[in-house]
Amino acid sequence: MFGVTTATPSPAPRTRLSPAQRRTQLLELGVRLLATRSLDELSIDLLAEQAGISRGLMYHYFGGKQGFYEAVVQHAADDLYARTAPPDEGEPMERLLASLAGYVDYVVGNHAGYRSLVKGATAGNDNLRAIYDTTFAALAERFFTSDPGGLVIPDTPAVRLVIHAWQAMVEDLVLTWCDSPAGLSRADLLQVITASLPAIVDTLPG
Amino acid sequence: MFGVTTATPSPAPRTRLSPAQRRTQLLELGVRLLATRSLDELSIDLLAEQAGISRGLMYHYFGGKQGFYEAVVQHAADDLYARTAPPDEGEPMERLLASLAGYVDYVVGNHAGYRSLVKGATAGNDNLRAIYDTTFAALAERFFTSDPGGLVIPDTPAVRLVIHAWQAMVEDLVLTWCDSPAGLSRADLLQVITASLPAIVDTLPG
DNA sequence: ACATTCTATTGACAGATGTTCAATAGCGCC
DNA sequence: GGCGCTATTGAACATCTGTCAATAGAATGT
Repeated sequence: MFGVTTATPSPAPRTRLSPAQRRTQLLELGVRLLATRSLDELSIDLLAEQAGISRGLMYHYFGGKQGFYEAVVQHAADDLYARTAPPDEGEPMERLLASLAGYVDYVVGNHAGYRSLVKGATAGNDNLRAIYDTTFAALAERFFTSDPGGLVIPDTPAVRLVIHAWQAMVEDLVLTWCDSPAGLSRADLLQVITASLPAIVDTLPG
Repeated sequence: MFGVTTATPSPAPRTRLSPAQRRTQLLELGVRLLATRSLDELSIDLLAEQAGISRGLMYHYFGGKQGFYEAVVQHAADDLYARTAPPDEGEPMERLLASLAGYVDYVVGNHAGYRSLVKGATAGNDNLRAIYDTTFAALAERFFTSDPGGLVIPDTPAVRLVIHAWQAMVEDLVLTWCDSPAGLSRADLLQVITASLPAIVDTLPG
């Protein structure tokens, strides 16, 4: 009243959530904010302000900026893994193709966030790289376990090395395609992705 | 004397170098330090201490931490490009293979630094990504200009997209191979690299 | 209804790090 | 041997991360 309550929109009505609610709220906010910023371009101040909480609460939940970033990356990685789960039914090869299509659609639908988090994770500390490596290893595992013994792809160190490289290629391919499709349709893209895997494996000596 | 000149090894005898000398000294020191650290793990304090200069001089030469990092990445990129230059003589295909072998050897010989700077650059701001993109585009250009009209690889947007992805694959392949060769020799690695390029291009529709 | 307990949340403080700039001092030149 | 140019410094400043004892919302029991 009396015109002294200045432009401050809301005097911060302290809202008290359950730890799980607060945690997911902050993680999802983090995914959104980090889609257009790198980690060191995101200050705890901005994050806390956007979340409507104090800086201290961030440290209570995640221990620090680094811990927060790791939690965000892990959160997004789990999301990616779940959303690209192969369907329960169908031929083994069909299920793999469906999973790959799911991956493409996921990346295309979130290319800004996906690019930012993946690049940030691979450039980060040991924990971050471990999250990235584990997730990509889990995705690759589908090629070996989805059809035990029935796949044409043998499980050897050299093949695993090549599949890792193929995954890096697919990641780059989809992200670059988002920026400039180069006249290729989504079906064309999937065609290149699926056909290149055996093509690359075949280049191995022996 | 008199036991008061404490443990300080050298009271910093101010050495005055030419701007070019100082700049390259700092850049090479940066390449070395950043091979085992990420940018935000490297403080200006440490950098200045290792270089034997004051913090202020860093800002005089590079304007700030970010500018320094960009200069280091550009320096390393120029080095990479020069060291992988194809030989002046020989068959076009031979020269490309020699260039690829040069790339492999360069990465193997500096995998720590190469990995750190590449990941840091791709995760960085627009300037850093521009340096990375420009360098990789220049490397790719060799495939189109080294033998004008004589190569079996046509120059279309789709082909450029796929070659970009192939470059990402090669980068991952070599770096992963450094960590665990998976029973493959250097010759095997080069075999996979060279054979995979046409194999991938052939997966394009049409 | 009220008091009590539990804990999610805060705000002020301490420490570290990036950044600026006027002052300093090494080196070539006359 | 003095002078001027400029490479270099060091201290002050600004911003940000991280810490912790104090605070307050909500459930529980009486």
